[in-house]
This record gives sequence, structure tokens and C-alpha cells, in this order.
Amino acid sequence: MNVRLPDGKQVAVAENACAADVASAIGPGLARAALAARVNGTPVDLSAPMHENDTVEIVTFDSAEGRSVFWHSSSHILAQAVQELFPNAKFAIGPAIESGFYYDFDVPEPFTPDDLAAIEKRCREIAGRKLAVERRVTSKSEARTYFQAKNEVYKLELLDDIQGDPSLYRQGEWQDLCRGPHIPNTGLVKAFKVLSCAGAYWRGNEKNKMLQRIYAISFPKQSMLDEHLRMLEEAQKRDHRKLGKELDLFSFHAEGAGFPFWHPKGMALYNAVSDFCRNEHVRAEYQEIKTPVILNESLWRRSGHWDKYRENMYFTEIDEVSHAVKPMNCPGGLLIFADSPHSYRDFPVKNFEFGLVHRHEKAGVLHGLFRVRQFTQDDAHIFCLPHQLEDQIAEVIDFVLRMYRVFGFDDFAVELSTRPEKFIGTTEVWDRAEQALQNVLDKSGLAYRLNPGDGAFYGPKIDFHIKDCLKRSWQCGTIQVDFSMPERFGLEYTDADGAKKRPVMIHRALLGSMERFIGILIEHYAGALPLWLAPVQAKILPVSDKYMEYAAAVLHELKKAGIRAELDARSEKVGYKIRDAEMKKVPYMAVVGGKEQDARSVSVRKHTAGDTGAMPLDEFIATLKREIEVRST
RNA sequence: GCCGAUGUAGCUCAGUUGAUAGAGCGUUCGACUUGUAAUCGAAUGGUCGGGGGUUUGAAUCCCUCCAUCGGCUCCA
Repeated sequence: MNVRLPDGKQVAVAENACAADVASAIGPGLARAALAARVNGTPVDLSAPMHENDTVEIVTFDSAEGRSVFWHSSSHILAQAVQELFPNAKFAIGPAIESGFYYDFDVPEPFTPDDLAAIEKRCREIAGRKLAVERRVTSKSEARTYFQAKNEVYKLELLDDIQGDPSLYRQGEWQDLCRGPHIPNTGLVKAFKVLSCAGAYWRGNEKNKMLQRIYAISFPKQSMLDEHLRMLEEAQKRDHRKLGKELDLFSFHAEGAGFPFWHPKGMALYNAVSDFCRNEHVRAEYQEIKTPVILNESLWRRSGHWDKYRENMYFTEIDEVSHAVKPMNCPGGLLIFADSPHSYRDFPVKNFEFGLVHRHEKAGVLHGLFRVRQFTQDDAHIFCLPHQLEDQIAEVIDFVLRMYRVFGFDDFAVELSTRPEKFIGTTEVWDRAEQALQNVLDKSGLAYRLNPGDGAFYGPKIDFHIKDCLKRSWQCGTIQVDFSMPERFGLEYTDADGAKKRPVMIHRALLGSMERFIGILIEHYAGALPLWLAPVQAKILPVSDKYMEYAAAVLHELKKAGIRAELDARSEKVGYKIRDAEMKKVPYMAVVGGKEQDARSVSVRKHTAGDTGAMPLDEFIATLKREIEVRST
């Protein structure tokens, strides 16, 4: 019979051929690399039987799907290893993740580092046994009997949710409930590494029992594992917490967990970002406002925060009256809007605020600048007429993307989050708001993911996520549509017909949290920030003490030109000063000695690029100013 | 908040089975006057995260609190 390949070519195979035979028919290399197959779009095992005219795609480790199959199969090996070493362990779930896989176990005692080492060793042994992996479709009752006999309570629970006949995968003595597909043989896994172990709630619900989750990764070649571990090590060097310390940007102290302290160099970076951000808002016709950090509790009751957000808020007392430290800027912004009457001609009203907010985050979730308890949002509240809503949302989307591009980001994910369990307002109003966001997104052509139930308590939102150096995704920008707050605060305007009407409100932040965004910037550039953002833009390195006077003059000229410059006045060799400046990732170094003094020039060295030769001082300054001006990344 | 791990000098880290706490870098001083990724010498520096306990004796063993790290839950 004939089967079809993705490129349209036909391949002749035997009548009883399986997917593996198709791979062999294409070539021996592919046959060796084959892990699974996709037949007419459905993922299947290599042992799956073929039919006339099937479209067959052979899946290898080179594709995301192939890696997923490989890692999913590896998680079975991990589970088997744990069962062999800990016969009483109960098995929950073990999926592939973006890089690697995990398996959750219910064990009486958490695994120790020694346990993990033993498990890793046993995984390699099981792979080495080259066990065939076999799929068997069974009935629910038979599967239930099997798992009941083993007292696998989690598998029984999973079984209840499965539609149709469940499939089991067996390798040697061990078998697991699984949809598949899987690799044909455990021997394909040549390298195995247990990465970490952590507690994880069954089904992700903190009311459920906490299980032990083992994270691991595997590869078809040892060299690939070595490379992966090297990459991980490199990624850790970009960690903004490490770089923040090395570059003296910010610090954290036990005296205030989750409250960042900005050092002078960090503040220079912070201001470079916020100055730019402020200017862009002015250009986009926003007006800047500033609202108080502490406000009467009654305000927070009116806004709904007291009902829906209290557990994240800090409270304090002033003259025996309860006040709250603001976790969001909107109620303050609403008071400003409501402070004066509005005409329909005024809209849209776009009020921007660098809003300093405090949120009580659980102790275990704090994470450098990415998850703090105090942060500044580049927040704005746009009040508009109902018919302006979609245009305003579209304008904000353009604004966000424009900002991200300037900072050098083009890899981010967009999410549309809908009504959560805790919400204010009516479902009808929510549906309208969700529809507006979705319409604009669909028109924009941006790819986005639906995230049901993850909206803010007052409205649905579009979120923009950027990934950190270890591929963890962090939310930055957000656009939220809100019909409820205007209602609660009795906002109104006079329409053309003289009637009082209710405006619509958009809450939005572009960078999100200045702190988080700066953390992501640091990781994105591995600390070597583009010139316009660099805390120290140029460092002057005199060759000896004899040229200190000229060096000081150069410093003065640079500062006069608005360039953030420093002079290394230590009595050291120039190599030493260069090494130091290179490690601090200073973009430009200006070496000055006798030649430069005589010619009123500097010898320019660029970070990582090395010596680029002498240049008149004026030209050097002009070059830097130009580069800063265009914000080159 | 939950599970696990970690906490030694400003930084990075040693510290064997409990017995007076170490290195490199940094800092300070001195010498050198330096030409593109580390000049030499000396000095300085720690109630071993806090508190409590066991012990003749604790960085080391136990309890507890705090912070940090990896996750879970939650979120910008």
C-alpha cells in the first residue's frame, strides 16, 4: 500500500506496515531517530498500523513534539525507577514540560539528595535495559481493577475523568495509565539528569495533599545533556539577582523582605527607563498625575478592594481611623476624575501615573525584582465614551508594542484573561468588556492565548508576558476594561443631549512594574545594557597618574554633555582598569595618556569589542550622544 | 502560606568523626608611573543569620525564629 508524506510524496510499504516501517522506508537515519509519528494529524506510536493513503509524519527529537514524547517517556522511566527503589510510593502525574519533565509522587518522606542520586542512577539502568514500550487499550473496569490492586489512588482518580477506553503503557514489569504516544524502547534515552525536587499540590490545589515532584531532563545523546547543562549555567550568569549585586544596582535586606533598595547605579538605570517612559506618555497625549499611597479604608470598601483584595493589602491607622496602603492606583485616579465635571467633548481622558503600590505577597513567592511587595507601575486610567472603547484599546496595544521594541524585546506572549471567581459587576457587563478586548485582539492580528478565569476582579484583561533567562514567563503589560468602578464611583459626563451618562474606564500598564521590567532588561542584556540605559556609559582610564589632570578634564566634558561617566583614578596599570571596567560591563572605555593629552583625544575601547582606536574628544562625545539619542540596542 | 535545601569576612567559597576560624578577591597603606582583561609587599577584616538548648567544650548536634534559593499555590 501507499502512504503519503507531509511534502506530498508517496511511499510504498507492506500491507501490515506500521509507522516505524514508514521511517525505515524513507531512510535508515530517520529510522534510528524516529520516536513517534503523526498519522493524519494524530500523534501515535511507531508501532501504530498504517492504512492506505494515510499521511504520515515521523517525529524525531528535533521537533518540539518529538522532545515532548521523549520526555514524557522519560518520566515513565523515572516513575519506574522510583517504584523500584520505593515500592510504597504512589504515582500521580508525570508530563513533559518545556525543557524536561517531572513526575509527582506521594511518599511518606520527601526525597533526600542521596535518594535523588540513586533514582537518577536507576533511571540510567532502566534505560540501559532497553525495555520495549508497549501500548495496550483496555477497559475502564480492567484498568480500575489493576490500579485498585496496587492502591494507586491518584491513577484511579485520573481514570474517572477519562472518556472512552483508557490505554496503558508497559515497559518491562512496570506499566502506567497514559494516552501516549511513547518512544518504542527505553534504550533510546542515553542521558538522564535529575534536576530538582520540590513539593507540589495534587492537581495544583493547595487544599489537596502535597506530593513530591521530581524535575529531570533526558536526551538521546550525552553530548546534548552536557550542552544543556552548560546553557543552564550560562543562563544562571544572567540572573538579575546575581547581576544586581555584581553591578551594584540594588539590594534586598532582611529588614524588609520583598522591598527593593535601589543603589545609585540602579537608580541611574531606573531613571533612564522612567524618563523615557514619561516622555513617551507625554507624546501619546497622556497627562501625568500622582495619587497618595495611604487612603481611608472607606475608599477601598467602595472600590471593592476591601472585599476582593484585602488579603493582599496592608492596613494602618491614622487618628484611630483605618487606612490602607494602596495596592492599586485606580481608586485614587477615580477621585481625581470625579473631582470635576466632564463633557462628552473631553474624552478620552488619559491620566498617567508612576504609581507606587504595596501588595502583601506570600513569603514563599518573593523573587528578586520579579516578585516584590513594593513596586511602581507605569499606570494609566483612560476614561472614554463607550463607542471609543475599542479604538482606545487598539491605541494602547500599539503603544505597548512600540515600547517593547525600543527596549529590544520582540519575544513576548499575549493572553486574554476572562472573568474570575471573585468579581464585581454583572456578567452581562463582563461579557461586553471581554468582547471588546477580543475584538481588538482579533483585528490586531496578534497571536494570543485565552486564560479563562484569570481577569482582575473588576474587569477582563489583555496581558503581555516576557520570559526571563530561565524561560520563566512574567507578566509585564496589562490592559483591563472596567465598567464597574465608574458605576461604584458614580462617574458621569454630560452628553450632547444634556443627559448625564456613565463613561467607560481602561486600566493599563505598559512595562507593568518598573522593578520587574528592569529585572527582565538586566537578564535580556546579561547586564551589558545598551548605551542609553547603562548606569555608567563611559569610564575614563588614565594610563598613569601623570595624565590625571587631562583625564579629569575629559570627565568634566563628558558630564557637561550629559553622559554618565566615571574616572578610574586608582594608581593601577591600564590593563587592570580595563579588566575592571569590562567586568562592570561599561559600554565605552576612554583610555588617556600622553598621546591623547597632546591631541585632545581619547583611545576608545568598546565593551567586548576591544580597542577601536583614537578619536578626538569632541567626536567621541558626539558619537555617544548620537547613540544615546537613537537608543540603539 | 506549603514542601525541600541553604545561611562562615564587603564578595566567592574552604572548614574532616564537636576542641582557640581559613583562602582568593575587595578595602587601606607603602612601593611602582604603568598603553588595552589582574604589578609587588604589608595591614585590615567574622559573637560562623538571630534566639534558646545538649555538652567540660558547638560554625559543627537538637529546637525555634528570620532571610535566601528551587518548586507548589497566588500574581505586576
